Amino acid sequence: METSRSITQKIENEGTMCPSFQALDMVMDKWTPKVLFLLQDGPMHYMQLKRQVGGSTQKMVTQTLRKLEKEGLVTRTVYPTSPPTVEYALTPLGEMLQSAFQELLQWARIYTAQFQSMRENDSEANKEEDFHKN
Amino acid sequence: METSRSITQKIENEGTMCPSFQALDMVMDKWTPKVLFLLQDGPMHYMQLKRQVGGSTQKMVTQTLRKLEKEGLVTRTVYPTSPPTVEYALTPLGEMLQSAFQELLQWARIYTAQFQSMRENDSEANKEEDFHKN
DNA sequence: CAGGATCCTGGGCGATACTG
DNA sequence: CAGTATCGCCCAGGATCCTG
Repeated sequence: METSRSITQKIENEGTMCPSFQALDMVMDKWTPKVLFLLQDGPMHYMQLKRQVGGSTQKMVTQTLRKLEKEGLVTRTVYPTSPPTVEYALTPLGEMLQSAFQELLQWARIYTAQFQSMRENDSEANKEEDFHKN
Repeated sequence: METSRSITQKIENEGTMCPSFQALDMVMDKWTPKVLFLLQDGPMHYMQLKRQVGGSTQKMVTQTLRKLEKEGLVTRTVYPTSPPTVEYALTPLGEMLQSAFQELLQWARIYTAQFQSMRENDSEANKEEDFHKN
């Protein structure tokens, strides 16, 4: 280990040492997972995306898509039709990221299931509710 | 705002999307991945954690740990020694989450490698131009 | 050593209006 | 339809000081 270096402790090793976490931060914003998730089934128009992403605004959807495009994770294809049409699709790199997020999603389902069963165990343990299998 | 328009918003993956992404948002903050990553090799003291997480502050580390504890992803064990000692460790659920993040990390490494090779060898015929300056 | 309490700022994010 | 531009809120997150 290194000794105490400088008082200001400017962290330069973080920037150079862990580029993976940097890349991870790039992609950990609020809407990226949802956009990737929606695009996994194939290309989508902007409107479809905006509608199905749900709970977001036009600004955030566009911003997220632009960022993903710049990062090389989605492609943006403009069709010069009478009403402008833009299609977004995952790149191979984007598909890989989507797969990784899929793991997180899988965990989230398990986690949610755990806590739901925890909350409802004391009132009616054997309630005949619809247990959503996801 | 929920107007009459949003009723038509039928999300086919409704069951999977909403609660899962909520749980995902819970865990998508800045320092959670790094803390989980550090804890994967075994329990750690607060100080070790704070030091090795690098680039964060005491507040954020503590805050992240407290949140993870509340979510049932880490355990907090206090040893009543002469100087107080606190050990943090992953719960099984936390380990699962860590594994999921591992996938993201794996992707991040590939992603980083891609862009490094892109910069070294930018003779990419397929790419149009226009990479900066919009 | 572990972490609580505060103050403060940047920017993530939402809402609205306008364009081609 | 597919954005861009602008304003402003709000809070995640950083810095600093203090305690047991």
